Amino acid sequence: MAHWLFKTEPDVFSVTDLAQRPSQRECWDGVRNYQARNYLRDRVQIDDDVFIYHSSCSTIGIAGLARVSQVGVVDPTQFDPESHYFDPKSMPDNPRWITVEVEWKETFPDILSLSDIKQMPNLDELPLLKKGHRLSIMPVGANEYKTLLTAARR
DNA sequence: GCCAACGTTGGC
DNA sequence: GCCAACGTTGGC
Repeated sequence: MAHWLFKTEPDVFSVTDLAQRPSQRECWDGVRNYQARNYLRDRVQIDDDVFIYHSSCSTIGIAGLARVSQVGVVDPTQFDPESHYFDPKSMPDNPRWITVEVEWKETFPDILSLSDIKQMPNLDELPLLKKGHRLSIMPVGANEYKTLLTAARR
């Protein structure tokens, strides 16, 4: 089973929003980067763990945990002309943007902040900390996952 | 708001 | 395929 980190702007959609969905599930829509899409389409599997990371906000960092509840989901916003994520070049018979659905598992007592993460040892492999890395969907290694989860639950 | 570090677009 | 111009991300 693999582990992931998904970024979201909490002003738009937060881990609290996910927990408050009726089924505590939500389609992870709006990803419009091909490398991130390829992860979502080809690599992310059901029951994988997902750190929910809050970006572009007052407290930046890992806010919660989810699990992948469905894969191969066609992002509906690509066909919605009213949506910010509308993609006129994507054809319904060959959708360009495939994503997954996630289910809330846990909201951490405190956000594990980016500044804290940067001070933790043994996280050199975390893409999040690599210079110039902007992907909103990234893999997290098993060891890094364990380290981060332990720190987040404290 | 700034700006580095990307990714995308489109003319050639 | 090249690459300049432009757009986006995201921490600060």
